Amino acid sequence: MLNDRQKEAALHTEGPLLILAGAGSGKTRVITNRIAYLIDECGVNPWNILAITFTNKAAGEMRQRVDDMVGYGSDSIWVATFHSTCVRILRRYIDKIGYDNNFTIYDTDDQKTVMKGILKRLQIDTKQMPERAFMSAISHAKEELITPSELMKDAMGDYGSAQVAKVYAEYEKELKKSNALDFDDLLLKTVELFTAWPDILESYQERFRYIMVDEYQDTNTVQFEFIRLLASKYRNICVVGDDDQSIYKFRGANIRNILDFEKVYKEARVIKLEQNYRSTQSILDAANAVISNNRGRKDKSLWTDKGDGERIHFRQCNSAYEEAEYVVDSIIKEKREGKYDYSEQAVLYRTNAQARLIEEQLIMSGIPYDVVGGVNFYSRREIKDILAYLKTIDNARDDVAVKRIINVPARGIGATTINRVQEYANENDITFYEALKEADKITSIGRGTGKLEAFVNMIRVFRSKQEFLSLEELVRDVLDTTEYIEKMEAADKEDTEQRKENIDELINKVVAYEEEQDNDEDITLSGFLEEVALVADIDSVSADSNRVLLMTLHSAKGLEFPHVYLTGLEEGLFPSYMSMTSDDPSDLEEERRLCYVGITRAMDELTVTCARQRMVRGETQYNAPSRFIREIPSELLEMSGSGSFGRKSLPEDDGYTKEVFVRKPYAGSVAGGSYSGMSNINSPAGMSARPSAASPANRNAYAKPYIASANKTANEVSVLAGERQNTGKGTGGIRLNNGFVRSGNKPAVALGKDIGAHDEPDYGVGDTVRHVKFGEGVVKKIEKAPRDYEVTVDFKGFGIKKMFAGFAKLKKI
DNA sequence: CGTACTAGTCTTTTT
DNA sequence: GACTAGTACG
Repeated sequence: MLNDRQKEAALHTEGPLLILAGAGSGKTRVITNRIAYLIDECGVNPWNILAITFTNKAAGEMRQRVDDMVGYGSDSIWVATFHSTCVRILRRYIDKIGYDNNFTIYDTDDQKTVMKGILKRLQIDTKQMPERAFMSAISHAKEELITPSELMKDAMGDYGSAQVAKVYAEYEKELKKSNALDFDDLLLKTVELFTAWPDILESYQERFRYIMVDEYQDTNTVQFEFIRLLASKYRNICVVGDDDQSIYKFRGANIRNILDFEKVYKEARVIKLEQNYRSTQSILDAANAVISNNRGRKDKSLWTDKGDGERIHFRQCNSAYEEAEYVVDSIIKEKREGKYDYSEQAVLYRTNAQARLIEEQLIMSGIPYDVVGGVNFYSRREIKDILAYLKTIDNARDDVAVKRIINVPARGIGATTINRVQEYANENDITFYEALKEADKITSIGRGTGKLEAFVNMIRVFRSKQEFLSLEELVRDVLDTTEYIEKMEAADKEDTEQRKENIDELINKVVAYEEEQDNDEDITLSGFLEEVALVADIDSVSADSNRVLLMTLHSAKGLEFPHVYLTGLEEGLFPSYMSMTSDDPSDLEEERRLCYVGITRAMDELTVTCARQRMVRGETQYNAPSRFIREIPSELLEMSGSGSFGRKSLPEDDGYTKEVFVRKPYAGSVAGGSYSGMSNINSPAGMSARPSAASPANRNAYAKPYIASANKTANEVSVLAGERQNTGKGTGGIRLNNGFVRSGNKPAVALGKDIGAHDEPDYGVGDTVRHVKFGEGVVKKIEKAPRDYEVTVDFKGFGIKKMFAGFAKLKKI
């Protein structure tokens, strides 16, 4: 059943329509109903409908629901992601703009390889400007439909920008030679194709008379343009989105696409869906309160008739380790009490790295879980190797693939030989593989020729076998012929087993792909490679196993769970340090939207946690609770009592969790002033960063989370929380530091690593030691901590400090 | 030519 | 802390 607003949206079929769909407002229901209505009531041919999403998962779900509802003819509706839609179009027509139709798709790694080669060739110093800077500049140019020559013009002689433009041009040339497209190209080349060949565009305009775009707030300029072109004839475009959930700016998403929709499509109808069917009122109130701190948004406010529900649980833990314990204990408790099953609980975090501690805790407790994302399956070495074979078989112009495997497994073709071949290829303006075929003509190689010929021959054989082998057989044949696994075993690395499992998994995926296709002609090597290139982490998540899900907030968009744990809500982590120090205040607003997304994933219960201390990239950070927590009205929050989950109670009463909220609220401006409210919070970070460290250029210096430098190399800057106590003037620091500092170290059990990673200190209780910063002091106590020793020292003039021996580098005198 | 080690970097988020 | 790219060695 649809509510009035939803109905209105579903029934508006002609002309542009913007559906502003708040989180959990049933937008998928609206879209599917709309499609059903178009087909069943308006007599629209399913063939004329296009529905675009961002992930395969979303596309799959939409397809499923449309199938359920429409029945006959639903499979001729085109439901796909932006990228796969473009690939399908390009596979058919890209030859019109000078590529082969069997082009390869380059992922980020491949791009990087190409980029490296170019920078080396152009002798650009990557210390000045690293390759990723070029890559992101080029990517953004492509997103904005800017060509290399336009970029050069825009540079107006500026050296750096001109350099980028030059590299961009080279990069384009290189990809074209390799008959490869990167992710951005998929969109860009389609738009180019449409622009260059109006008749092709028109055929698609005729086909897609009714267009729907989901998550419209995440579209970037090329995507906008792609849709605009397709829709410009019939103007039956329906976009669904929520400006408050725009979280992909870093990838070029332009929130103006949704905010200005009515300006571009003047006759557009706008419908707001504000009734939420997912969450309790408390959760919505919290979400509304947080997001209301953003400017530049379409005003809306979610409501529900579901009732208030429980308050939001909040817990400030002493360390990230305890945070993980707390969350996992709660998961166990919920399960034990029969409240929520594992699959009904999800742990969300800002950065992938945060998953590790939670994971370890789950392992120790024997709880089934899945981590979404992290290191992509397809970017593992053995997988990339095998895929490179397949790519080479499929498109030997793919230089990156050919070069990847020419000597993997090792067959005695070294760097010198490869360079010679490349030089030959450059001189004759042919691809690397073509040069290999002419190995006998490359005079400089000498004895290596035979090996190169053998390689080319091997590829040829694979290619001819491909005619009569299934994909699975082909992969197995590649493995057998190259003795890939045997050579890997011979090298006897500790991770051989894992890699073998990964290879098996790849074969499973090949088989699954073959089974997926309706008829055998659809099974192609390019098809498989393409599918592999366009998967997102979230795509493989299935709901049917009873496991706790761990994922980033970004991955969580579009999902819902009865109990959501929002972890790591700390200044410097979430909002991220980058966004806090950015010159552009909208970066912080994006973080806030991300927080909004996180809160609105929860259906019934929401637990929000933060830690006073955590390890980030080998450094111990002391972060204040996130401003986002303070933006939630305190009456919606429930502080959980300390140690309420039994076995690990805190060494000291956690009374100041509450203090966070009796302090004056966050008083600063988002735009970059100080936020003095912060400094009252009970954490060393809140006690303000060292004024001396505040460079005048950085007006946000006070906003920086204090990072205790545990960096082993820069040991003159010291290390510990102890240092913090002295520069701060509040009362919190000492307490925080008072004995219950637990580092983010992994528990040895979980990873099977040796506990005694650090040597025992060469000093003992009573000895006098020297610290780089505090000078001389007397050792009072030495305690064993996970993987280190915690040493208590009484320094002259600085008082008693606790520190980790491994970091503090105390010298006995 | 292949390897073992070291130094440096890092992503915050991903189709 | 973890990973990777680069270099020194055999």
